[in-house]
Amino acid sequence: MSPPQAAERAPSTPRAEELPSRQRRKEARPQELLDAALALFVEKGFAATRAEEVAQRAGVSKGTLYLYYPSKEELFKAVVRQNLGALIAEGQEAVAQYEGATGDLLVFLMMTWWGRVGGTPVSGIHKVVVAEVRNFPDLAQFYADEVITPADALICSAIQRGIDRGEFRPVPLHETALALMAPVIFLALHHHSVGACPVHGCAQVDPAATLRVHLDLVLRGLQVRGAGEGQA
Amino acid sequence: MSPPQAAERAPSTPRAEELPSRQRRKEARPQELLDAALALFVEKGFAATRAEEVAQRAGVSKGTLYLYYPSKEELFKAVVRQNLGALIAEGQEAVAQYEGATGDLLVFLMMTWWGRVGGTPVSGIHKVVVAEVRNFPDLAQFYADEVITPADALICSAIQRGIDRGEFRPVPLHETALALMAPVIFLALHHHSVGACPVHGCAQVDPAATLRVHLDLVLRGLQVRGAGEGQA
Amino acid sequence: MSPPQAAERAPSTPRAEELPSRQRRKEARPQELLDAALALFVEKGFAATRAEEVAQRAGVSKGTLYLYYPSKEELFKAVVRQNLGALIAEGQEAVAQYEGATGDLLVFLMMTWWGRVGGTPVSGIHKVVVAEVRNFPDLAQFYADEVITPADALICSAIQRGIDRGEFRPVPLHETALALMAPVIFLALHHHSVGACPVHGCAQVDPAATLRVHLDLVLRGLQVRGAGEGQA
Amino acid sequence: MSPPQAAERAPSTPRAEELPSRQRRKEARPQELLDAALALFVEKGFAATRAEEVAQRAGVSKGTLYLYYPSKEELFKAVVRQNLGALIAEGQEAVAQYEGATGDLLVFLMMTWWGRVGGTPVSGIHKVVVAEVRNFPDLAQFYADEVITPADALICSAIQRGIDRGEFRPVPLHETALALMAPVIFLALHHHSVGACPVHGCAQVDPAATLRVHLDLVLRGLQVRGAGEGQA
DNA sequence: CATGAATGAGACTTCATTCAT
DNA sequence: TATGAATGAAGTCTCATTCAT
Repeated sequence: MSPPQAAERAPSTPRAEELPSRQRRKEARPQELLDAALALFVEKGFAATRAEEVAQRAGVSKGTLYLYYPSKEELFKAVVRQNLGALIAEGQEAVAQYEGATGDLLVFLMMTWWGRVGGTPVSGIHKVVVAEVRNFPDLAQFYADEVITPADALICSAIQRGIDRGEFRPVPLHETALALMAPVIFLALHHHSVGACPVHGCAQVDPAATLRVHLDLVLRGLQVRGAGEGQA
Repeated sequence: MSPPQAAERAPSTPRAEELPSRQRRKEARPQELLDAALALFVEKGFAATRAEEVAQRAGVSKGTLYLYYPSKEELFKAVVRQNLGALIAEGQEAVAQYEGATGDLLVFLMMTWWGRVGGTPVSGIHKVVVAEVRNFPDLAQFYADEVITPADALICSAIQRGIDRGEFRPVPLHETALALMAPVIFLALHHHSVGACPVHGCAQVDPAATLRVHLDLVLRGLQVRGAGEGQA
Repeated sequence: MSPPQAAERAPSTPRAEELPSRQRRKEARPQELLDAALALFVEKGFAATRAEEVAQRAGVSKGTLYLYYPSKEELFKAVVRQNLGALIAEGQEAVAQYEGATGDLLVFLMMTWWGRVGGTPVSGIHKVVVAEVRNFPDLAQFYADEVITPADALICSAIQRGIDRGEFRPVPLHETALALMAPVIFLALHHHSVGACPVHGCAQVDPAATLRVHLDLVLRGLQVRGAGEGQA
Repeated sequence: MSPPQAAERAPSTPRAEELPSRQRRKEARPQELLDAALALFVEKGFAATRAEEVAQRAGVSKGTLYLYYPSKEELFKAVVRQNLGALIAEGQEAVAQYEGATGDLLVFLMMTWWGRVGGTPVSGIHKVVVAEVRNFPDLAQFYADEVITPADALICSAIQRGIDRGEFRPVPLHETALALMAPVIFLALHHHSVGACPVHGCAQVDPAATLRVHLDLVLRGLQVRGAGEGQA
């Protein structure tokens, strides 16, 4: 509306020193698009997220989105793949290098995960996967390979370490791993669904406190001297 | 709700003497539509399920669906109400009348839930709610009021009973309830998402075994004499 | 909701002396349906009026309406025909039998028409015809034959009477008739459209006052000694 | 609004040198859509006109229409605004600047209106408003504010001018304005309803002649020296 | 490369009409 | 004869995707 800015809208006069070079922006595009898509898919789900919204949030036009991803479905899969791939790697070396008590290792893993991922949009990817795997069957295998199997292996190896070192009583590995992980995943899902809605008269969930109580319970339950054998 | 009608639920076994007169059909319609809607919402999600699909699966035309439910959203709410409303009430009765050890009560509640709901489409409602609740704000309040709050109260009352009777050590109620329920919810979510897809090379989840191990762990952790050291 | 009235709803127990006999009701049906349809067509227009509403207002079911009129279009035409047919007849004998001054005759005709028809739903038929003739071409001829032509003849004959008796100066008959009638029709249309809406800050139209002023103006304009010849 | 663009209004005469580039077309779209909508709304009414028809007549697809107007109702309001908004303003100017006899001013206003609007689709808006305003309550207010009130003010001010200058006898302003305008509106309504249908044996209405006679009558009726007797 | 105007398939919803009871 | 449950064509509006600029 005022004359000066007319020049800014013109696409042919970028000043060299302050605008990110065209090359830089181009390289950053895919990541920006994936980030925008992740946020929106987590918030609204796949179907309710419009392609144009993703583009807007990434600061590009609708057409540009389709320059990088040939369809909304492919964009969705790219989002899932990218975020799931990065998810597991973080924890794996921690187990390999850990020196202390196994109980502490588990506490460290869970707490670190919650702090680094649980409260962030990245954990929302679980919600999206849970909601949509059945509509995108090839994601199932991917999720199994990239998340379930390595996470299971990670936790199982930690539990095995505890048993081997005489810290834990012998327990079925997979089921115990599941019992350990379930509340973590649950908290992430809750955080991005009901937990994100303004609800009156419903006790808010405190993730850190819940994790602490959960670990306290389960670690006591893993102790070798835990007398009384539970009920079958 | 009362035993006799169990037979009516099976949609494929009309007895010869009761030809489906207009009147009979009208009475059965809501249930047939809710069943069809539940199955489809759980399989594909709310947004991806077309109203016409629901009608077709219930054996009626698109228009008939709208004779019974004024919109897809209201249909969804009716599904939630119908399937979860009665559920909580049953559990509350069970807790009130139970006579034995509290640990056994918890085992009973969990196992009954899995048998009655966990393996059925009803538990898939959790998946749908997790996926779509942020797009239906009033559903969030409804779900909090009708499901989360009473379920939490139910479990908390059972834990309190254990503490009062000296069976459990004192623990924070809500967090413990969450730690108890999380794996149950998690199993249901898994069952209706990744668990429903054919996946190779990934250990299948055995719900009953997992629940058993989970309860064993947690109940040991609740025991009064598990004095131990807690976590760092 | 209270027991006694259950009997009233039952269609099989009419008490002979107070309910209209089935025969009576059957005979009254078409008129009841036409009245209901007229009211609704005038209020909401043809397209926005639902067949079921008409039936409800007439106290019958949807199916019954179709027993008497094979389609909504035919119902509409019947409404127009019935109400237009009766409309003109009323005025015609008034002219034939009138004895007094012609100016008074015109005043009498207009005022009587407004009192008897203008303020009632019947005048709304004009609105409906104006709105829909182009979608129901065969009504155009009907309207021309049943309303325009006889109404024009009626007014023209009155004007001619005035000229013949030396009360009015010679004027073109048809155009003068139109100039006389237009405000009457206009008031009826207004009454059933904008005049029926709650509008703030817009002077309400007073039909009687407007008619009085209109007649005063036009009758002065018709006077033989009205000196000065107006502008062409 | 300014003379040069008059040539652009003709939709069928693109000059060879201005090929319809994307940009040019975008600029012309709103006008093309409004013209198409006006024609169809007047012909068939608001409810009976399908959004897709409007788009087709404007030479675009269904979706494009919704790019410019968010709903059929908003499209209708835009049609009313565009076509009637400027109209009143013109009349107000004409009254303010007029120098001659008030009777001539009224003749000028009416004749100009008929020439500029009465015989064109624009005057059909009255028909649509009369037919549908009760179904769109906010449109009623809009129409009252934008059309009825200013038009009434316009005519009243002209009559007042005549009274002030001793040309007219004192008359009630609003009622006289209505009596003046009613035949004009009536002619427009007729022109777009019965007048648009092929009818046999019914005297055709000659708008110009009718207006001339109407004005002649009323202006005589307004003259100060027509002392006469009024009506009983 | 990037844009955003344009498209048209498809979703939800309404309602005139039919027909078994 | 009267009912009202059922149907399905049709309408409004959305949005993923394309393509001229």
